[in-house]
Amino acid sequence: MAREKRPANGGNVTADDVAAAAGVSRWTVGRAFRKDASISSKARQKVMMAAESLGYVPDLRAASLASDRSNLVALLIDDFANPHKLVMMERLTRILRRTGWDILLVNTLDKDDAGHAFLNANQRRVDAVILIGIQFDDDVVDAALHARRFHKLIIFARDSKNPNTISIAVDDIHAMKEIANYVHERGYRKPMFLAGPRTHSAHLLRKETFVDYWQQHFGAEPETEAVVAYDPALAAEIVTKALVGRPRDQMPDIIVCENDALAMGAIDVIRHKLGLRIPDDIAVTGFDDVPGAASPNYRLTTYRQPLTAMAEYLVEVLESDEDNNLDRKFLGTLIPRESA
Amino acid sequence: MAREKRPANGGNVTADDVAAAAGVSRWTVGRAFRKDASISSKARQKVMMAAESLGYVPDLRAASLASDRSNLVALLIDDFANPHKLVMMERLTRILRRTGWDILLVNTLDKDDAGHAFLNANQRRVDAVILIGIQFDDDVVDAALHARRFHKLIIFARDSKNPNTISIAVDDIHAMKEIANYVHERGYRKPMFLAGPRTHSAHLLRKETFVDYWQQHFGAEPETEAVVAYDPALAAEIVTKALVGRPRDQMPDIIVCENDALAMGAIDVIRHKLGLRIPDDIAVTGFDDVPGAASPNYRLTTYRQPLTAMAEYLVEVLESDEDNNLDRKFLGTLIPRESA
DNA sequence: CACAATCTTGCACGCGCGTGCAAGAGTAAA
DNA sequence: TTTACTCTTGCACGCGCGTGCAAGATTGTG
Repeated sequence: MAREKRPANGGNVTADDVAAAAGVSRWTVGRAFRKDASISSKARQKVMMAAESLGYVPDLRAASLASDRSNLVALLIDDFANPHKLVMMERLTRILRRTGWDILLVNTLDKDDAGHAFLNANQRRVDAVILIGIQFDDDVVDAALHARRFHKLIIFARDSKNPNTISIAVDDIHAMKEIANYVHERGYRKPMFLAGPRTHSAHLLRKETFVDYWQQHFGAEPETEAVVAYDPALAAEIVTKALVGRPRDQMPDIIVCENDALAMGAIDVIRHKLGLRIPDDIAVTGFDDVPGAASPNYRLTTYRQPLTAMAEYLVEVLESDEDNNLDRKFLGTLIPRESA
Repeated sequence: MAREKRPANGGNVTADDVAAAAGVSRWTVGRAFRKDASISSKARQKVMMAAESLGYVPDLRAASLASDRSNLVALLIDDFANPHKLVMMERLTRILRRTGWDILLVNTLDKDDAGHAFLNANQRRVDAVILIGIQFDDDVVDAALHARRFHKLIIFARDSKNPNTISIAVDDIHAMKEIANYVHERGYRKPMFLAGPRTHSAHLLRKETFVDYWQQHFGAEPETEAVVAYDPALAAEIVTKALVGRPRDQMPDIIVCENDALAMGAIDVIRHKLGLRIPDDIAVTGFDDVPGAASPNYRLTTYRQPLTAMAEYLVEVLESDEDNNLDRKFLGTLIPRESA
């Protein structure tokens, strides 16, 4: 266990040092670290031992510079109020790491600053940009596509109509029909839909699907409300405004929420502001199955997205040479609990 | 608005191209993009206009390679169950970005894989590594420090006794004394402390402080329980196991929790499993003031860390040339609500 | 107007590694 | 053993930019 036998070139071990120690050329060292390379097993072994003892680690900056592939993706997020984002991050970071991709985390909460986010991604020469936010409107996406140096713009867990974009998402239409049927089967007749913010390029189809489907199959058009962000506190406000003081016979019997964050805000209000019981007086459904949806406090009937499968497909997309028709929809699972 | 007037060298605009277009040398282009550089304002203006029209963006990989500063930090996290992490991420990403630092997000949930996380950081030649996880024990930190190529190992929002580490955290001792006094003043006499996991190198002093302080000032030693992760669901289990079936007169009158995640799990159980009222039967305090702590459902009395100040100090640390005595403690704020 | 001090600009060299090709080593068939 | 392959290895060149220095341009002072 020799310690600190770094060469004299400034404390940084390079492939040259390893090559010298292993008695091969620098290029053979490089090959030893690439899994596709053609190299004899003895050579690789010699290299690896030398590398180990010198503490050599390939410099990905230089590799990227020389090869024009960075194995880096930028993850742009503008929604830190929804705990589901944490779940998505966990899944994405784990699966991308496992397949050799690193993640640059970029906060785009400041909407006017989205340009800087892409600039950032460009400067690091990421191979792809992944959007898991919500406020990316057309302007932003267009600007991104115009100025981009990266190869792919992926919208994760959200639908996108922009043809230059790759959308990996749950099938909202299928999901909402399933929820609508469930709601109707359980005997609810006066649903209110609580929606999140609207954008053009990256969209959830949940509200439209639910409203249209309900009307076509079960009669009247459901009442709807919208929240400007997926924030339980904001959802609570909207629900309060909509329901406080309303006569009992005009109350909805269920609130169908675009996601769990909104649903949890709604439940809090129904219980603590309106003093009503869930689901007896008003039922609630969500979407995402966040941790916490299962807590005894919420017992939320919700819909789980297959995040692992989606993330794995994302890797496929990253590694694909195709350029179009990469969009994909996944089927999730309805999780019935006691809230509806 | 000329479109796509990229030069013929492969679609990539370099400083050379801009130099040619602006009628200056490549180095002047470089200077125009560095704020400390000495350059005439006319030259900078010429360069900037040329850069704009060509769509030039400096390549940070090359810059990093040449300068040996990457302006990149790795953010290692192994706790995705606690929504407070989302708040920390938001604050860190925003403030670091504003000061020119990019963030490599690394998931170290798989504990045996922490080595890979550092390898990762090394390969990208990050300038510093920031830990916001919890399970980093001595072995991991030591391994990191041994193999490291980065300059600084920062433990954020957590205390560290390792001298090779920089800890930026709230003053747990001060905080817990404040909480203990508050709890006592409000008339509670039989506190139970609900703690999170223990590690050696990165530690919270909350349990020790509370227990010792309570015993010294107010008499008996408080009962304690521990949870293996900051996960509300796990906290709920532990509290259930500890309290279900216990005679009423042996119940604690308050549960002081190491953080909000645990506190929220406790509240859920107290209300829905034990059927007791909060705070009348059992009160609860938390720590962090996560979004959701203020919801009508929890109304959690808690303690807010000054995350913005901490993140801003983190930037100072990153830009400092000092090597030691960079640790710093911050004072937070007790947020009294209705849960205690 | 001359000279020095200051500001601004240009350049050789190197950062560490990948690409594509050509030479060398090893192996199988004749 | 020879010939024709295949496998393995070495190398010139370039990726895009920063560092440190020296030459040139500019300004101020007497």
